[in-house]
Formats: sequence, C-alpha cells, structure tokens
Amino acid sequence: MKWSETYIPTLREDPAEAEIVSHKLLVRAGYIRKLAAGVYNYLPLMQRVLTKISNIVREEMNAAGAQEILMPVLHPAELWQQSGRWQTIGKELMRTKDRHDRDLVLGGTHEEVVTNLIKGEVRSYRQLPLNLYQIQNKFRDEIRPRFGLMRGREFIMKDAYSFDRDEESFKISYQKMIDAYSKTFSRCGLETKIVESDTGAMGGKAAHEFMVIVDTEGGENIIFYCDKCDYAANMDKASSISETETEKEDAQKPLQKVATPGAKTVEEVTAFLNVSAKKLVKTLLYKADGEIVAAMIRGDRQINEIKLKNSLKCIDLEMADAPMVEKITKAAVGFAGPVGLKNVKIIADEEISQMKNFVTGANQDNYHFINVNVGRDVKIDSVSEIRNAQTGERCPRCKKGVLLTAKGIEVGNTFMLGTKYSESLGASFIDQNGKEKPFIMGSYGIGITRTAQAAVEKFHDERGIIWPASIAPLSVEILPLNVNDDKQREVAFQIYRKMKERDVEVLIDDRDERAGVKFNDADLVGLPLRINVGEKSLKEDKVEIVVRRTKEVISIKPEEALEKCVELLGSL
RNA sequence: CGGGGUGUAGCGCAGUCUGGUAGCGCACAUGGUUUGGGACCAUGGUGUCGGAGGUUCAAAUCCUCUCACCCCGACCA
Repeated sequence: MKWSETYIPTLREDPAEAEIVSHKLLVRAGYIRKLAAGVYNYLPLMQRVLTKISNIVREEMNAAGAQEILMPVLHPAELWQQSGRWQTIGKELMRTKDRHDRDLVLGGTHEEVVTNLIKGEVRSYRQLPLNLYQIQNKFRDEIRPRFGLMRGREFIMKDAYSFDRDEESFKISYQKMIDAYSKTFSRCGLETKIVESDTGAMGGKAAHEFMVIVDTEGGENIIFYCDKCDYAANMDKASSISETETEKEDAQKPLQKVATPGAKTVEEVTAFLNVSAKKLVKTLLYKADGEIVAAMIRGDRQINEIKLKNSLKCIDLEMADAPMVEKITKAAVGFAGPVGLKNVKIIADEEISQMKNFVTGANQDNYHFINVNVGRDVKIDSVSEIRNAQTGERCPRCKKGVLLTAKGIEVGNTFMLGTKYSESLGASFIDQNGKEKPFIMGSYGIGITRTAQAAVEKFHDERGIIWPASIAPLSVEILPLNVNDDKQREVAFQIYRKMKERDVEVLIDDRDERAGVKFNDADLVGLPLRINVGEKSLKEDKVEIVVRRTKEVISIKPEEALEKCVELLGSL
C-alpha cells in the first residue's frame, strides 16, 4: 500500500472534539472522523483494524461451534413489545417510524429477532445446542455519546445467541463462549479480567463482563476484585462484607430531637454534632414507578441505584426532586429522616440493621434526631444491599481477601438469559420425553469498535499508537526518507515489492515529505515495525528496522530486512 | 433531561465586553532553495462569522428564538 494513494488524513494538533487519549490518537492518526455525536466514519486504516479484529472473533466463534448469520438492523416494534423491552429499555432504544406511521426499531441487540428466527423451525432437542452469531452495526440512543467509539450511538458489535435444552447443557455452552472470549481478546493482544455484572434491561439470571484494565481516563468502569481469590465484579454488582464496628454500647438511648441550624449535608451535620459519618444515616427519597420510596444508607456510603432498582423490582427509578421532598418530609431538602414518615415504603441498606443510636433528619427544618434505633423508632419495610462496595472491604466470596479496585473498559459481555425471551416470544421445542419446553438462552457480545479503541487506550505513548501486531492495520511501514533520491527510492521499493510477494502487509510512505514529517506520522499511525531507508545508513549499505514498541533500532543489509521483519513479527 | 461551555477558512484559534475594511498559525496552490525527527523564501486562493428574526445609518459583535457540538451529572456496552 502506498501512502500517497491512501486516505490517511493525519493531524498535527489534537482535535477539539476529543478528550481521552485513544480518541485523540484515532482522530489525529487518520483512523476515524466524526459524522455526528457518537457516529463515526471508519477510514482505510481503521477498516483494516476492524477487519482484523472481526476475523479473530470469527475464527474463535466458529471454533466454538457458533455459526455466522446476518440479521436485519430494522425491526418491527411488535417483537419488542412482545418481549416487553419496548417499555423496559425506554429511551435508549433507537426508534423510528415508516411512512405508514408504523413503529420500527433500529436494533441494538437481537434477542427478539433471533428467537423469532428459530421459533417454529427448531422443534426438537436433537437440533440443540445451537449458537448463531453476527457482526453488525448496532444502534443505541445513548443519553450522552462520548469518548469517540467508546460510547457511540452507532457501533459495530459481534452478538451471539445460544439455545439449549436444559441448564446442564447451557452451562457448557456458556463456558464455551467464556473460553472463546478469553482466547479472542488474548489474540488481539488484550488481557481481560472477567467480572460479574448486573443483567440490566437484558434480563436473565447472571452476567459477566470482559474488562481491559487501564490506568488512563478512558477506563470508565470501576471494578472490584479480591486480592486473595478470583472474585471480581463491576460497581453495580460488587458485594462486600462491611467492617461495621460492633456497637459497644448495647443499650438503646432515648430518641432525642436536636437543633442543627443550617446543617444539611452529611459533612455539615457530622461537624455540627461532632459525630462520625458512620453514625449518621442518610435518607434518600426516590420515585419508583410512581411510588415514593425512602432509602436509608450509612452517611459515609454511596447508594447504588442499580442495586436499589433491582431490590425494588421497579422499571423506572429517579430521585425525588426538591418540591417532592419538601411535600413528603414537610421540610427542606437535607432534613429527611425515616422517623414518622407516612405512606412511604422504607428500604434500608443491610448495614443499617447493625447500627444503634444513629443520627437522622427529623423531617423538620434545622432539626435532626439522635439515638435513632431500628424497630423502636423506625419500621423498615425491607432490607437489602443497596450501597456501593468500597476499596478495603472484605471479599464476599472467600471472606479473607480484601477488595481492590481498578479501572476497566468493557469489551465483551455474556448473559445467562434463561427463558426470558423464549417464553415471552413463545419459542419452544419438544424434549426427549415429548414435553414442550422453552429454550434456555444465552447472549454474548463483543464490541468490535470498542475493542479497537481499548487497544489504543492501552497501547500508546506520547508519540502515538502502538498496535499489537495481530490487529495492526499493516505490519511494516517503509520510509524512503527522501523520495527524490533515486538510490533510496530503489532500495525502499525493492523491499516493498519483496514484502508484498511474501504477503507481509506493508505501507510505504512514498510522499515527497521531509523525514521529520514521515517519522512523526509513522509514530502516530503506530505500525509494529518501521524501516528507515536514508542516506546515512545506505552509505554502509544498511537500512534500519525500528520496533515501534521498544524503539529498538536494528541496522541491517537491505536484502536481509524482509526476513528479519518476518522474524520480529512472529514475536510481537 | 439538569448544570457549564463552544460554534469565525480544511484543522487549531484570536476578534464579541466597548457595533464601523474579517484576522493569525497550520494546511492548500505555484516557483525556487532545502532534505535523518513536523524546513525556508516569494507569490496566491480560501469565509452564507451555525441558522432565522429583530435593533441600528451600520451587526461576527447588541436582543430574541433556534440548531449543532463539547464537558460534568443521571443512563449504559
């Protein structure tokens, strides 16, 4: 490939639109261009990267027994209404209408369509297990697209769907996908951590996410993992054993209302009363499917709305606004408390049940209660874990290790769907006993575009991208430093032709540019190997092979360059 | 959706407060000199100042509305 004939619009300056390093680099190095918020063009080099990743995904999926198909992007709304997700997914579902004013969906995932596809056709347990997948553009009407390809409204995803006769068989199918995923990412040069995750609108029983751990701003998910066992989970799922100090004072003290003028926040109240935030209980009011709910949580904890949502089993959950809070508590925001709250369901974090003589708002401006006790003063409707785990807490699995946190980019996910879709859409088969049963399903996604960006976020330096060899758009870039020098041109093109004959993917920067421009562009674009063909080294009948990652320079005879590159590529 | 911000040449930006000839750097074109880490000289082209309406003798600049994009938050792969 000749640079002069390829569309690689590199930029000298960082694009104004980009915030994180991988996004900046992909734009600067001429891989992507934005069309609209969260919608991108993939330029020639990017297309090659995406093809590389897709092919690795294909090979591993096929090896795991899955079959590639291609389903429509455009779906009739009826299917989504049947599964219930027309309602539960809400605004994130990209919807449109046709000329007859019929509702349509631009697919963001294909559980409905694939279930509909096999419904009625797969009738016997003898046809199972079955796994169908596709690689396709997906749509999500993201509330806030950002970080380039990381959170787009249109993106490329591989999605697979498994159908099994029973739980036992499903477990095998699921594990096959987990193994295939680990292999896939590792072949892409990315080590991943598998974490437990919430199932969200996808539904089902359990789910896992594949995370690339990074220490840059691009890592948008916080994950928790145990330092002793293999427990790992994302923020919405991570559980922990609280190190609540056992209350020494067993005796319940009398409930007392105290003035706390102007003290609304946890900081202000604890400072005013001179108590630890661990002795305070925050009461947060929510609207859950229209019903008012009060959530109690220790003062130093963060509430996790996903956990709260799951516990309440509601679809819509939003924090009550100030007027609503004032109406319910008859006090300004900041003084809400569970004591005396009427007609409100009270849900408490499990830590609350171990607390005694704590502080809460008094539902009266400028007053708090001290020495509040569950049972005596407050009637709690339900108790469950609704707080975020925190670094340093004990592991819920081995109960010995300590939870640590890391930042990750989610590149893949797997869902144990159970019979949610097969039941709602009426897809069943006849088992060996002649009985009709719904399929046990799983769904498995890999973000192709996201994986590409995750690789950049993980592998780059101050000069540009450093692609893992397996997903680099090409393997080698040859730089004739001065194309007006016949000798340099001749030597460079000689190596170029030989590489093409050997099927080494090679780019030659044949532009009439200064050496500095070419060096900078080469570093930006980030191919694993570079060959400098310049006056200095040619004097000694040598060219230089530069390893992008290590910056190692190998001086070598032109005719030996090809073999050396092949050898080096094998080890990258 | 709430809060904050930005729209001026292909890209990055100044000019807006205080209305009066639309600018700078890079890129681009032509010629010349240069050629191992983003060259230099000369010449040249480049704009519905996001859009609509208004105020004014006069609007990039003031007012109203609107659209797009970015950042923080809620949502989520």
